[in-house]
Amino acid sequence: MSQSLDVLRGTLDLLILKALSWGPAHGYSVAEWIERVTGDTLQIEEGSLYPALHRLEERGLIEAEWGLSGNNRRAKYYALTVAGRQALKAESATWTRYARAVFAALDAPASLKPARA
Amino acid sequence: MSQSLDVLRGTLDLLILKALSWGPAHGYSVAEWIERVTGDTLQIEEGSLYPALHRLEERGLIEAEWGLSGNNRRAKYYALTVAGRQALKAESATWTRYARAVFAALDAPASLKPARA
DNA sequence: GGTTATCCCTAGAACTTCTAGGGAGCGCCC
DNA sequence: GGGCGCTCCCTAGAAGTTCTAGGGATAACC
Repeated sequence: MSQSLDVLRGTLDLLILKALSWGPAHGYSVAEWIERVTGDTLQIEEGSLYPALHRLEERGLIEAEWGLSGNNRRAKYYALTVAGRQALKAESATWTRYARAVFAALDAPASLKPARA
Repeated sequence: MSQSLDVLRGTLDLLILKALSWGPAHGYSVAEWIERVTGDTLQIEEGSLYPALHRLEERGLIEAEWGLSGNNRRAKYYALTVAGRQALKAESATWTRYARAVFAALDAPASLKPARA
């Protein structure tokens, strides 16, 4: 794993919420999921992942419960709260809007260039 | 103006480079351009803009020259260097790739959800 | 018994952006 | 000629996220 979300800060929380949208999952599997669905384009450091999970929990967007993973390991399962589901919806919309705005800027025609003035 | 790029960190440099891709422009007009082409979705604080310009200059991606604006004000005109033009191309490609990866994650079907294991 | 993979965690550095200021001059209007 | 708004530049410090670089423990496999 190496850095990659540095370029899109503030996106990790959103991706975590999305990963949990189908039901509880533990941190390690969330990271795996992100890497898998993005074709390894986005890679999550554990040093970024766990603090992010703790932040989300503290904000009341997810809830944790200790359990046992399929590999028979102690694992902390996180689940979306009601507020978390709302946040996913809201942040998803915000991100899409901002990302589209950046694309619009990158595709802007010369006719819209900054005023020479 | 209010915050908005907090959500897409690391994007400001890219947008500035893009703004200068048609020729020299001063800081204030770069910010105006970004807000205009994104339909006011992205708004740039001056406290973010000027440090970013100085960073880019220090990295050798842009060059500055004092001049006079169309409004007859003292203004610092920034121009892309050769390295800056390359950086624009590279960072633009990187951003596009990462943004597409996030969209892919947000659109991921349930069949790809994190392993319950 | 050693190795690999899974799973959790933290401290501190690095970096970008925002907040919250400050400053100066031009042009317009009364 | 005084005031006001807009243009244009800048900085210091706070806030926040991510990375680096560790540490730790156990299950499963050879």
